[in-house]
Amino acid sequence: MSATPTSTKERILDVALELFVEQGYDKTSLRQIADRLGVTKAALYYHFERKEDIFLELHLRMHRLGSDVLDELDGLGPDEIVTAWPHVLDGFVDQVLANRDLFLLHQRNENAFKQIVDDERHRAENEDIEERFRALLADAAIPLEQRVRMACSIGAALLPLMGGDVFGDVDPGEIAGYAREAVRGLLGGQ
Amino acid sequence: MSATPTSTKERILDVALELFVEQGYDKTSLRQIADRLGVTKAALYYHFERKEDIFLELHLRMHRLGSDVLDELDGLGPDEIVTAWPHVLDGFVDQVLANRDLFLLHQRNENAFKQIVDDERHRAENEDIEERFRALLADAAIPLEQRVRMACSIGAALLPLMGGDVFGDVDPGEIAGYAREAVRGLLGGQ
DNA sequence: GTCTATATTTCGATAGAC
DNA sequence: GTCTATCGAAATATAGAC
Repeated sequence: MSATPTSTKERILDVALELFVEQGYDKTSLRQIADRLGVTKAALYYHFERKEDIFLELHLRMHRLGSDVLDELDGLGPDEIVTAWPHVLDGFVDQVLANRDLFLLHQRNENAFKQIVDDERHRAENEDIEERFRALLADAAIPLEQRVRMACSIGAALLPLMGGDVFGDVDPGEIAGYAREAVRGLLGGQ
Repeated sequence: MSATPTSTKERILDVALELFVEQGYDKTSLRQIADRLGVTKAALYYHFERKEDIFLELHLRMHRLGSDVLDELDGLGPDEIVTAWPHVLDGFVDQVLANRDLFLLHQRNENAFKQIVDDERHRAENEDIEERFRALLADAAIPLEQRVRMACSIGAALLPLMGGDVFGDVDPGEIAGYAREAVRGLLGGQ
């Protein structure tokens, strides 16, 4: 096992993710990131033009996760979406489990993300996942009751997995199992 | 109907709440608050010693709401808590509906709140609601499955009501109605 | 209670040597 | 690719007049 030769750029992103989750994007200075990494502030500017770009790069990681989930629903009709939803949610739980820090980053920095998404560069190239989610929940072809249930199921799946050690020292996988059951109860009971 | 003679302190809090929800606590400067209110920055310092204190005061408003909910469970045994939970959740939905801006404030500024809660003054006097919630979900006397369901139900109730106009131009009360049903499905199906 | 003016600090970002 | 040094902007907070 050779030491993983992670690129500096990657290491910056990892440290930034840590700090953004701990303290928030706004309260984290480039100096803190550089210090924890053992370099100087100026070095960061060789890899990223702006502080915002570090944040944006992390956002794109999450963006890719969300796209995978939503692609499953591409081209489906209203009824088929409702039918496929439980399976989609199950995949969603998997992704939250496997990428908890990324989801924490988003949950704890909602405002910072909102401002980045409303920005020039980003909006131009790729439409945002939140936008696609919105479109899904705004689709009048699906009965409102079903759409609200879909939204509820996301919240139900997300909250218990985001709390850290709220339930004491329990295996996250066990929590996820119970959460899946709960979500099935929510979606199953017509 | 006479114009409500709201005190300046109260008006500062209202304007601050607006801006903190729109832009986030960190990205909102005292200058912006003062401008929207039609006074100068220095005037704010007559009413609040620090910027943080404005935020703290808004946090306490929410704190009181949460305490009302949790007080219902005071002194109950594990089984009784589980039994009472659906009713608690129903009251919770009512409060979210009636105080959406306060809940939005918290949702969009999680990091800022975390730092304030970890602070001297605040921790000393009154234990935080989040702490009481944590204690509830960590209570080993309640089966883990039930506790996860409780957490899920909070997420399920919260998410659809926080999205703004995600569902199009629909009455929030109608959304809340469907959300209550969904939560019942989640909690009812053993 | 609100103002003008200013002190103080911190941060993002750049220039240029190595 | 990383460093030292510094600029310029913006923010919190204070002092003191009215």
